[in-house]
Amino acid sequence: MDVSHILDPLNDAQRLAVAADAGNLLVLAGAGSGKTRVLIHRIAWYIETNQARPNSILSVTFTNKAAGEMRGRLEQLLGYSAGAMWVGTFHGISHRLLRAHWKEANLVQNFQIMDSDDQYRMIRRLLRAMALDESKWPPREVQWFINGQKDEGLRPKDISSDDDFHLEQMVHVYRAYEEQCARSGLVDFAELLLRAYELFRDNEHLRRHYQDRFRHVLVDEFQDTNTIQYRWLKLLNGHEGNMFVVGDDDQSIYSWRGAQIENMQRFQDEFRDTELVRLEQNYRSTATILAAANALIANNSGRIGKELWTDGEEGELIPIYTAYNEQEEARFIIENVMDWHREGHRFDEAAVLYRTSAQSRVFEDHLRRNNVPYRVHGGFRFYERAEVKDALAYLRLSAFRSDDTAFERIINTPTRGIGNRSVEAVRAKARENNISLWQAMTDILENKLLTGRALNAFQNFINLIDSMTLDIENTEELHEVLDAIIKRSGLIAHYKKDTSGKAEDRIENLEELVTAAQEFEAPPTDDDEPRMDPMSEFLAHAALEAGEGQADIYEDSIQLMTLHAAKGLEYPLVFLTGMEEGLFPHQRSKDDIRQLEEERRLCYVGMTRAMKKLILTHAEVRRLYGQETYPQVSRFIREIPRELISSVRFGNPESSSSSDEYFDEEPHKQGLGLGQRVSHNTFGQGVILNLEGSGSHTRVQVNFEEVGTKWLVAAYADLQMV
DNA sequence: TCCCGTTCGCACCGT
DNA sequence: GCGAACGGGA
Repeated sequence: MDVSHILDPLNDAQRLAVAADAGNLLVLAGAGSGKTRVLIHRIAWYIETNQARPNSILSVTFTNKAAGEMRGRLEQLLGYSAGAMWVGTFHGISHRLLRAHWKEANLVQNFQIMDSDDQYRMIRRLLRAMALDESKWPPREVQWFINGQKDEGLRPKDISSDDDFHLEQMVHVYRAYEEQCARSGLVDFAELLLRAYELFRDNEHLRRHYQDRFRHVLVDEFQDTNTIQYRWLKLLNGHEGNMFVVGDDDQSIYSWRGAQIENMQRFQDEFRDTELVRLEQNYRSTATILAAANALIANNSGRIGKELWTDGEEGELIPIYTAYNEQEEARFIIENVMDWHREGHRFDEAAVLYRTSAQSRVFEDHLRRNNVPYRVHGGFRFYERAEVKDALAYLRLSAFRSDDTAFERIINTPTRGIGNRSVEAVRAKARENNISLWQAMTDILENKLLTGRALNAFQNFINLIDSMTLDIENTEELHEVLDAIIKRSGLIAHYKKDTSGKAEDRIENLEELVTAAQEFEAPPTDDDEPRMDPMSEFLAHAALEAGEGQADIYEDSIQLMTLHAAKGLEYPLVFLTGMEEGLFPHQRSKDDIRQLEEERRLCYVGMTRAMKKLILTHAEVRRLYGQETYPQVSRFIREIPRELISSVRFGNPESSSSSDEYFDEEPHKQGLGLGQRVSHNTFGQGVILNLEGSGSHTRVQVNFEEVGTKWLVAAYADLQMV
């Protein structure tokens, strides 16, 4: 078979990876080096050289977007549908396995998936039921703990608390949480992975079966795998497997959600005869941008090591803009993008990146005022919206009475006279008898354990849900079921009352949900897999794929996003904003070398998003949490070789001054000295306690007689010697 | 039940 | 400085 169309478009390193002999291969793929292309061509290579049949291939990614892109590009290259192949996310594939083997995994057949919000609510309810003080046991922390343990593969029985009371309590809640999940037939995200792992670990027959079947396993973004994902892959690999994993240790930015950068090294140590291929040729950025990024990341320790290069153009120097404050920073960026637009470029070629999502507000304000179209990535997703989750909760409860999370959500939404007292009685009954909330409610009704009014309200609720169940049984199409349920639920009338101006949006979203159900196509399955009913398929889809954030993605607009959200994307013009100590690197990462190195990787990710032009900005004064701060320039700016940057200062953007000021270690004291008595227009008189920074960045700490100690930027404070 | 005033705490956010 | 989240009161 002629495979030239697979190998010809590749460079030497890519070809080496794609056409490598079977075995375990680690592809160290730098930013912009064509890693997705390598993955796709590897699969095509397997198939077209008859080394593998589509159904022996498993390709794993982290996001639905990446999985979708992979499938799409693969079908384009192959020229036919890749249906028999398993291409999906870790969670999606785990879910598929658990659906097929629910019995072996000790699940109920119609188990439902909880998203993070559902999980949070369940934990909060649990803490209240256990009468634990929420200020000592914040639900967020408990949730963090439970997910962290699951990511590490630990069940409550695996955790020894060693007389640590706090830990002991945590484990206690963890255990109660597990029981609650089992009782309600619910599975959270981390549980999908852990269960799938345990399924292979404890069931030799199934493990063998899948080891035999998936002879070729490919993994994308390997540096983001957590402990349990790694162990799952290892089980699946068996003894002789062919693993093709692609990753970049320099782009590992998710340790805070369990990713183990060490897995890159472990893979080489623990998987047999692992070969390493480096993809270092970059097809995205200018040589200048790459040189800056290489220099920055070289400050990290323990890297596997690589250096990006390009045979493309040198490119422009990297401007560093010193803004007076964050307002002025926004003004500068917008002016630049307007100029760029006037030169004939599109707005959506420009991206504004920031460390924390709160920073977007200032940019949004300025953009709106200047009537420049923009899009903020991230934020609330479709299936996470309250009204959408309400509607789905009706569907869930109508189908599965044991779903306590759905019950809690809608028992009094819209309000139907079932107040907290009545619900509390139901919760107590459920706890007492170890039954579902629905069952508890029915018991209370039958035994007339509450006042007539409450019982009446219960009866109406039961009638409502029962009628919805009839809808499900008697209606062919899922979207018609949803439509009927939404109408019957009274949610539309309920949200019409919303006075905050969101009423229209909410009702639109409910309508959109019906459309989503109509357009939903169930994912492909194998012949030997039991097919779920369409409703369960749709509910799983809603939980696993939360959908897009903003609807108007087609308008040509400036792209605003956090650095994390920018990973994997590229733009001709990129602004890296807020390059200040305390913001980036973030305050909470500054004192820990591991966290600091992750911040540096984040900066590296940001810089390597830029194709043609990269501009860094920082402010001398920044309002943070309502407080004026005088941050120092980010160390990451100092880590870029000075010959690669040009500096621009607010006030005179035309005259690019020397870049030396960022590197000047010798402080210009401007006549200010320790112990010097000074006077300030607003704060009055005081004594200098401290000096920091250099040149125009000099900051002084002054102990004022009237207002106490303050840090000021000498250049703006206009201090007079006394 | 709902409204509103107070308080709290405040990266990153896929699945 | 702001938004979510809670608690008290009508």
